[in-house]
Amino acid sequence: MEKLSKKYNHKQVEDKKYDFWLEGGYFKSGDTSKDPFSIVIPPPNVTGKLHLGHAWDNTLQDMIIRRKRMQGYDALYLPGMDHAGIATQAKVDAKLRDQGTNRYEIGREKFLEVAWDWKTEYADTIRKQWRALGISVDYDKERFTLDNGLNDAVTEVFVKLYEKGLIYRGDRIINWDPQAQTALSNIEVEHKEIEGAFYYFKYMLEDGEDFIEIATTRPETMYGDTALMVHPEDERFTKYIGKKVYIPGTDRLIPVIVDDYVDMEFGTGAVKVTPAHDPNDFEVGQRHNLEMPSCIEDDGTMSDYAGKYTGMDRFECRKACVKDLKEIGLCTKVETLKHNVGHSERTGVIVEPRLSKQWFVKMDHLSKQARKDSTVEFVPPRFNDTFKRWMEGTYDWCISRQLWWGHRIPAWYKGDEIYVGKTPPEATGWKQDKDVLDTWFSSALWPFSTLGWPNDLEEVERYFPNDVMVTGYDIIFFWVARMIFQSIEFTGKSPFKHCLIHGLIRDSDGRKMSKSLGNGVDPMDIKEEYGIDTLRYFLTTNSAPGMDLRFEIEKVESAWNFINKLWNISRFTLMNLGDFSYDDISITIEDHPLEDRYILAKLQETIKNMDYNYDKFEFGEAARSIHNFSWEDFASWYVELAKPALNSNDEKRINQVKSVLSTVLLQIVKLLHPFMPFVTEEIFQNIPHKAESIMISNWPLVNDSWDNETDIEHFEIIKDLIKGVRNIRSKYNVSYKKAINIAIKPKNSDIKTVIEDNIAIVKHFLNPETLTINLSVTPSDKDVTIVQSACDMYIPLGALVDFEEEKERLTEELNRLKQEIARCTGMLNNKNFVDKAPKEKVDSEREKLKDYKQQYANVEARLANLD
RNA sequence: GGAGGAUUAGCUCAGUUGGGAGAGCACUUGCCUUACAAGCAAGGGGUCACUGGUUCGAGCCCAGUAUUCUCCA
Repeated sequence: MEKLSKKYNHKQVEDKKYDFWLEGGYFKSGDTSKDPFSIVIPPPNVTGKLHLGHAWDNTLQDMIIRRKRMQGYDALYLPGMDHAGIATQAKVDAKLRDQGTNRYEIGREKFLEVAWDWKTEYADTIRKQWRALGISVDYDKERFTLDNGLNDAVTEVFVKLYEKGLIYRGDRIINWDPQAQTALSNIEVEHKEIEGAFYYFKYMLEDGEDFIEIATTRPETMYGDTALMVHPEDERFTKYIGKKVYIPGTDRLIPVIVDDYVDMEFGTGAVKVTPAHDPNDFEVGQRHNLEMPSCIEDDGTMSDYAGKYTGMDRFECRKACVKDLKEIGLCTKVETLKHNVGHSERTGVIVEPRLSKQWFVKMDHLSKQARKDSTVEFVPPRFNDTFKRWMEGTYDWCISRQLWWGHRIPAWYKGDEIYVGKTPPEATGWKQDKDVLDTWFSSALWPFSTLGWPNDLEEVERYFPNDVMVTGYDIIFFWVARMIFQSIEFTGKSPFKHCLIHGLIRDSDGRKMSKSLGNGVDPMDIKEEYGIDTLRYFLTTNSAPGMDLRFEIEKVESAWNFINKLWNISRFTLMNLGDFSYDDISITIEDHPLEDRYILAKLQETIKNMDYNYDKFEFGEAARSIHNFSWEDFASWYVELAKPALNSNDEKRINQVKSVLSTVLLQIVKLLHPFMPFVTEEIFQNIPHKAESIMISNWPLVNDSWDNETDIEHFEIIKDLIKGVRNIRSKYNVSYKKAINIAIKPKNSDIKTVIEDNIAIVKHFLNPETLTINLSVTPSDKDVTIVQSACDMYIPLGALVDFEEEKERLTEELNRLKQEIARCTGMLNNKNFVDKAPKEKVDSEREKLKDYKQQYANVEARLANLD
């Protein structure tokens, strides 16, 4: 702050602070004399850099942890990263492709070396970004989902679940991503509506000219058909049951079978059965003991079953066979159709349902247990229902992935034998499963595996369950739900007490930020231009929990404005403090004038309001409270009043003001520190303070002896009076510089005393030529009148006033008061209101009515004078 | 088809246990005021989507309708 630049310069302020904090060791956890409080970071993928969504997520975590640390907790904010199987492997594959090679060429071992190098490089990028964001993570505790300890946790969980029969290996229809060439779990499939078609085909009977017509959206799968199926009660087809039909264009015969599953009303009433490429057909195939040939290969090309189309891409084959069959009259009709088709959430390609041998987590027991035992409280609470409802309809979770980058499945095979264990079997001839586990399988263990589970339970006992998990609603199913059921199964506890859910960041048009749209915003660009405090304040104050956040540069600018304001009230304070130090601060509240008592009372109100909202994770509300206090109460009123005092010769008063200024400013920066750590540290270091860093200073506590409602009420009277006169000045274009005569007629002697005691404030803001305060002021006809609840005021403005205008103004005032009186009277005449509403409410309405009637009479009298 | 959001000032959004509708930006007017012109002071602007219900009293609670977004099938 040495240079005291008029405008806040984030580059000077933010520089070196993070190192200062690191050197101080303030991010470290482990002081066992304190109560623990823990948050684990949702591990970002090591595929690339962090985006605005991460910045939001991490800032929320950091805000929570910084406040708790200041409140005296042993705060652990545990950092870490996720190996992100498919995503990272895709990136590494692309890198190899650029180098003119591929993973098959270099082999698994070498591939993993390249992947680990990739991880090292990108972990570094991410750490730099954490640093830039200013998040106070304990780097000593950093974990990676593929590190040794987490590997042990994954193996432990796999083996235990296998032993309990909750993990099994089996042939099922899974979602196959032909581009990534791996299985996916059901929730990694996105259903999107696309333009497709219903294709009608004739399946000719083996004997004769008769045929059965079916409709399908996926003609290419007909080469995997092993039956046609009709409803047993569908009389149209009774005569065909048990007969055989040809797969169109081939000499392969399949039987006509019956099954209740067929919907007679849908399509032609007959359906083809492709057990290897459709989940429902697979079940039919099992019931009827059908063969289950795959007509599509891993890479999405047609298999030998497709005859002349073998080797052709599945969609090329679709076109080709439709064309060919149309020519020979076996494809009779094509109807366009909008329908939902599964796409890979990872690569975007259309997934192929495919019969495959994979590993699964059996979900019934785990989800039932999680629904019953979860104590996680979602914020906002509607997500409790989202979670529970999803847990009711779970499918078994396909956890094996045909990738190289990930946790190798701890299963070994020898012939038909399977061995599952933490270590390889000792005998020779066993071969380990080639596949790895779904990344989410390891992420699901994150809240406890990162703390040492299962090898070392000391920190698990201290920091688990975590206090808060902060994440977006988009991964409640992928991640949060899985953490909950795995935690409950393996630790007997829910993984965290609260789960704070935020939404997605959108661009200024409300569109999701995405690479393909190119509408993403790099948090580092915002940091460069406005500073990270600005970004943090913007991110944490512009939405309510669970809601999306629209990125608008105007909102970023307004965040910057606030920081600049904070900067300038600090400059003002500093310029006036001189060598005033922390030990010089002395406040004996009853000796201070009203403005001091007011600002200190408002400060207490603000602390209470902030704590209330912080604890509810309502950061926007908390911010509004401190924003208004800093800008309105402190900067616009108190600082203005401090000026005459500081310019006086009254040493005692000067010291009082310096004490109040430094006290209030110190509390303001503390209250704002979690939002904007850098600038608040800078200010803290420059104003009178005690702790070596604001990070480890004490969170403000309410001082009951300063918490005074009457002082606030009295100051409000003065404020209203000042605003009333300012309004008239503005209306009649009388500049502040021109002194005016003001006569004040207080409503009663108590109010008279309040005004008289604070006459200096009134004079400072109103620049009066003369100022009369008298219970029986008689205005002259030419005075402009201000009627307020506490007092009337009269200002002679002479020729400046257009009296027609003045009459109009007073008439409007009269009408307003008339309406108010009608409203109060209406309520008070309602017997039900008087009987049923709380007494305080009724009394206050009576009080208001009296007040309005008085004001009405006063305005009316003035109007009469003007006529 | 099922579930859940959203609908409040020109724009973007808050709104706590039900008790006189708020902010930021934009707009109008006047000010270079010894912290800040990215500022200060004053001001205008709302049928809280619609229809019913509960209540002495509804932006808020309940039911339905419309529009829109998201998730699930």
